[in-house]
Amino acid sequence: MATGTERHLRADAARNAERILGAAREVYADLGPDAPLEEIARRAGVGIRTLYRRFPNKEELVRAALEHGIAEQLAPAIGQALGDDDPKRGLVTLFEAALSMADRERNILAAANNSGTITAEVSAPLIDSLSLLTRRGQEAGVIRADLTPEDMHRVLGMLVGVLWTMNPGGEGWRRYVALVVDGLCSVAAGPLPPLVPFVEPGDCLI
Amino acid sequence: MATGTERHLRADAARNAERILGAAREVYADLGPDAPLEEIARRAGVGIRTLYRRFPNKEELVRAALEHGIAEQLAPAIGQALGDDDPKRGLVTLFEAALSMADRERNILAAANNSGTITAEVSAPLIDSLSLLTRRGQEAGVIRADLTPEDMHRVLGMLVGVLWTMNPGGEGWRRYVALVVDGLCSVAAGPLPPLVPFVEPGDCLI
DNA sequence: CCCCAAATGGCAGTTAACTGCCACTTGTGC
DNA sequence: GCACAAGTGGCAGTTAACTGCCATTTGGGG
Repeated sequence: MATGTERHLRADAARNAERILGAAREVYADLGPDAPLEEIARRAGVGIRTLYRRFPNKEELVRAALEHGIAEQLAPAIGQALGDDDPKRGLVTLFEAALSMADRERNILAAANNSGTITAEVSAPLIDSLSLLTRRGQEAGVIRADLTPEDMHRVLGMLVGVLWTMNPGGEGWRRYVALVVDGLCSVAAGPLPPLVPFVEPGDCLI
Repeated sequence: MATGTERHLRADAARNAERILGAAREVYADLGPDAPLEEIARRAGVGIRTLYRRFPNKEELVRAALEHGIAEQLAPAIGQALGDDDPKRGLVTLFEAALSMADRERNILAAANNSGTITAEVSAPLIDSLSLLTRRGQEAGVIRADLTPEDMHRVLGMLVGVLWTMNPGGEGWRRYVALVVDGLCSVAAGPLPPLVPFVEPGDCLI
């Protein structure tokens, strides 16, 4: 939930939002990524109209559902990664935790239009830790100095995309985490082409 | 078009299929990724039913439309890449041509459910060249020996995914091509985790 | 050049993502 | 403990992706 954005949601409304998120995770796990929103509303015990009032569209619901159960799932890995005295190993830990989680929640991810992009936008703590680990790695000289948090953000999104080429529950993605991290650690390589910022929310399309 | 699959399409039917593909590219370019299929049928001068008879669903249409105009757009770059005596530079050329093309056709790509995955499946010549360049690079010792064509295929898909975090028409993706290629070239790095095969068409979901 | 299989397109129907409208209920601040 | 704003849910309507049915047209092999 982007609770920060909404001011004072009435208690019952907040409870309903919680229920909807729980139902969403349940329904997507049970019925796959094409599960109808009506079913989610039904299981949450609310009307479809309430679901739409709380979450403007499917993509936002999915984003919220991800953020909902996932932040906690990731918390231990974040702790472990930040506690590691080898920054590169910490980075790999964090990427792997994120990918593993994304694979477990792949139905929810697949339900959004643009799974790769969405994942990257989810979970500020994840992104923050990623940034911190990157800075540490750079100070230790094991990560390329020209990488920014935004780069890591995008790299995570790219890695999530590779999940769609694999069966669920496997660990094939580890290979690509390793491959990409080796790129991130190529401190001797020449300078990278320029960084351009993320697309702004209102931009793009048409 | 997966012309190889269909046996003897009647002349007029084949002509219509061509028209539909042309109309699709036009319509997606004009109206964005949410353009209705009916509009495509209209511009092609066929009934919606005919469109669906030729292409079982939106995703197949999109895949075909991509393959349609794109193979030629890529042909020159493929030639240049294969002709380059520096295999790494050839590889970068090819990736960049593919990404540049994907960015130009981003509306069509975005119209499919799973743009990252689909791109990787499109255009056998592209994948073949990628494989060839990889082998050459490996023989020259500049590309990691443990990479397979399937890996390159997935890497391409990952790179396409990064487009969704950028405004169209930019060249920000060059940065990530360079970054990933540096990973591909980390010949001194430790061995990668195991490769697992692509998901089979019938697999996954639910 | 004729006949039949192949191809077509209109229409009605289904499902899902939304939206607006509106009467009804229910927290909560005063 | 009341009044009013906040929240709710049903219903009807829209748009788009499909599917089945079927009467009609047409290409091309014999």
